Amino acid sequence: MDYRPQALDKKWQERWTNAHAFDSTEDPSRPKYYCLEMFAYPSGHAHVGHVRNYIIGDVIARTKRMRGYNVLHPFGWDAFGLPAENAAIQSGIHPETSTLANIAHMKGQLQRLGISYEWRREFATCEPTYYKWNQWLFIKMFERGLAYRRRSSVNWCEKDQTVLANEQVVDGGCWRCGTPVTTKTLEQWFFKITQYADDLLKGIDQLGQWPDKVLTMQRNWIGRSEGTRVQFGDIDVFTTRIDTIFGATCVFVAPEHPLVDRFAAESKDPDAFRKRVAVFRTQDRTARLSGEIEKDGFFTERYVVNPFTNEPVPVWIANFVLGEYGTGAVMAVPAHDQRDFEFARKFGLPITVVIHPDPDLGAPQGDLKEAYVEYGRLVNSGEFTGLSSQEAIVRMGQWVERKGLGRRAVQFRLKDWGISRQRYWGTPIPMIYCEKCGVVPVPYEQLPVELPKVSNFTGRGDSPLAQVPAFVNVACPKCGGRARRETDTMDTFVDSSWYFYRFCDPRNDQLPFDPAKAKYWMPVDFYIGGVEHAILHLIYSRFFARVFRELGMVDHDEPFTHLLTQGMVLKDGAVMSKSKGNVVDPDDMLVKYGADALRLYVMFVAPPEKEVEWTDAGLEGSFRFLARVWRFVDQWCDEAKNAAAVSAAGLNEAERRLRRKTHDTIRRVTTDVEERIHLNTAVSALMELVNDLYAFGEKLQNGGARPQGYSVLREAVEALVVMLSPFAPHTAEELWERLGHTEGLSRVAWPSYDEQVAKADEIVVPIQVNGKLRSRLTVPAETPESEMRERALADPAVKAYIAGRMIKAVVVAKGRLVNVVVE
RNA sequence: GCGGAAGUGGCGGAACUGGCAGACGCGCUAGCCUCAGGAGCUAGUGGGAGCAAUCCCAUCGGGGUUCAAAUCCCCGCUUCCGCACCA
Repeated sequence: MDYRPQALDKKWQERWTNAHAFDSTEDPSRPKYYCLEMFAYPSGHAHVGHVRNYIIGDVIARTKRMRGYNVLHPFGWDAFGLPAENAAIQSGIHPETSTLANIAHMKGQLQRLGISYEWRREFATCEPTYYKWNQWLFIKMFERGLAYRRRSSVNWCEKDQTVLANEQVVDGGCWRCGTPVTTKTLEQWFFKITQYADDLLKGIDQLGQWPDKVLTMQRNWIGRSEGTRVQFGDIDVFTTRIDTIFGATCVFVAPEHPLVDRFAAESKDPDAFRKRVAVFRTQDRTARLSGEIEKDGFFTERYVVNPFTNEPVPVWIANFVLGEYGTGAVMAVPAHDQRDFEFARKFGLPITVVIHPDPDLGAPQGDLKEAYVEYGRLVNSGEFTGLSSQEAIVRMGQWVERKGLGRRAVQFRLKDWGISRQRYWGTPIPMIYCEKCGVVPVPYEQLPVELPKVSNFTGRGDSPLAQVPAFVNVACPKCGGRARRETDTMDTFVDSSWYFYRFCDPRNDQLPFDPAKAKYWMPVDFYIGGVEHAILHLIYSRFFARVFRELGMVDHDEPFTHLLTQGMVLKDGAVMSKSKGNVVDPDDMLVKYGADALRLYVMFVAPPEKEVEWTDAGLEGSFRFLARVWRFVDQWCDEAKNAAAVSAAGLNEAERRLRRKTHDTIRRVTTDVEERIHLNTAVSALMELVNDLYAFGEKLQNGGARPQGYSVLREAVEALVVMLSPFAPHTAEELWERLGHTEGLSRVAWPSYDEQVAKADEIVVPIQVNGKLRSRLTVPAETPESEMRERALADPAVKAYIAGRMIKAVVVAKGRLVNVVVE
């Protein structure tokens, strides 16, 4: 019977659905396992790069089920977002219509791949029953001061006509479309993620099963730095190098600094001053990032006193000082900071050396070529002269605090998360502005604030919701007077920051989720997704976990225990994308090879976290392997079905060998899938077993058949089919049935292995002379070291090499190798 | 500039705590089977020398540690990724 996978796919997918094979409920008697792939943005069609993620998760989920875990493996849709709305502007098709159609198509794709999702937990974030809880959370956060509104200069994308979070600005452009980002001032809602900056940083230490790369990226993003805040007159300066303060010959403030307006007003020519500031302010992010912008600045006509030297120093406005970081003002130490050095050179500011690499040399002579930025020993620094930088940082910090001139401080690069979006296709922010009462949250019992049906998408800069009077005009919940609703929607990253909690209890209409259910299922044990979410999604989710903890709804710190960032699938050396026209649609592959060959190939081609190049030839190879397994079982299933259970006694050499291979394969596949997550080598181990099975089958045919042999064969084939099932579930189920089993594979226990059987009783030990392989010795596995040594020295090949030379040492690595060291 | 990861046959990749480099697959070669094969089976396949047994060389380059290095350390090169005037 030929291997025809297409019919099997259909048959087993229907059976799984009818049997509710992947449904789960809380069951305290069993260990739980929450396996989650990042839910999908319904862009239209999933290509093989997208589905790699889901296949990896499915292999893990299916294995864990057979290993006895109560597995939660849900899926859903990150359904709000710009592309649907942008498409609506062009095509006139309402975002809801296109989104739901896309979801339907992609769901079908995943089902055709046989991913073992518990579809009854499915939801899309654009459903009012989901985004209601975004609003609920927003109000809870508002009540705790974690959501607040302020006028702020925001990143603005001209093309998408919306605000972007700092995290969404990539290389000075919009993360989505690449349009250079400009700035704009608007009233915006923010989430106070900075309140947890330290906690988010400390939590990283708990994330032992996350890739180092992601942890480093998060650490850098949070960007904690310890330093000192010092008053230079009325200007508050932040520095990490207070040890250089005697060399601070100037103070630089950012063009955005709050004191700048006063400086302008008090200057000789306020208009000219303001004009120059305006030039810097409009040198926006993009200009700053588009390579080396010339350092520029001007003198404010002001002086402040350096608290250490008591000397007046000039205050300059400098375009390279960032308004949003630290205090927006820095002390300039040209001798010990390269930027300050360049600036000082350009404008002729004094350069005073206060740190020296070698204290015995005294102050350096002549012109400096560049700033000396390393730590060293202090010179020309009053009572602190002679201290090391490290000592000075501590002592001078204490001095400043004692004198009341400042304090030691910690700064973070992380900024609060601006969540207002002037777009339609998102969660309405549940706030009302009353002329009398001010900002009033929508009462909980009125949630959700439903997104009204808008049919006209212009893409103009004002919020689309502002064009719907029935939505905007509302009575104030407090006083009943005239009021208007907030017309911005939330950043869609809000939706994805807590969806994994909702999966624990997706139909709850009283709360976002039942804390008891979350306590059972959370944290997510295994989380899989693209590395592009290393910062945004994963840091926001960690923030929300802390918010839920604050609300008393969860008691863990970190929501994701083990994170795997899967590599992308390339075609012709490039990332698959519609615009490049190099996408491979899984459905095309299914028609030709069936779901299992595709699944197996994607798992086999490389370790999950590596990038891979798609090749049709590789897929064919996987198909051939499955057909090979199919033919073997087809040929031997009657013998296997009727064979007695295997017993160790009375096996011949070939039988013992196959049995050893079986148990060793179980050992390898189990650790490869469960511990090392090397799914590619797990597949190779199965391939090796199949190769051995063919060799064994040949022996059976050539007169070696006997009942013990069939028993060993049965053990091997059954183990093979079970272990193959996470990778190729449809084929495995069918073969399992043909082997005489009526119970579906999802209920079958993973095979266990016997160490003793897996271990070879005879081993081949390489014999080296001076580290070079010269011979091999076949010995019983437990041969003692002394005997190994003797036998190695007695080996004829070895003898030839050591003849006439003095033996310096014989190293025996037990069970592994012997190395004879000679002169 | 700072930080992270990686560099192994013609290709994808293996090598678990330092212990036989190249498992497994793709591709290629030969043979068998077949009316036929883009099916299947068997064997071979890092480079070089040799009829052969066998020997020499080989994990980006150069040093080092070790009985033993793809693996550990130092210097350098290359590639990919992240951050980027963060004071």
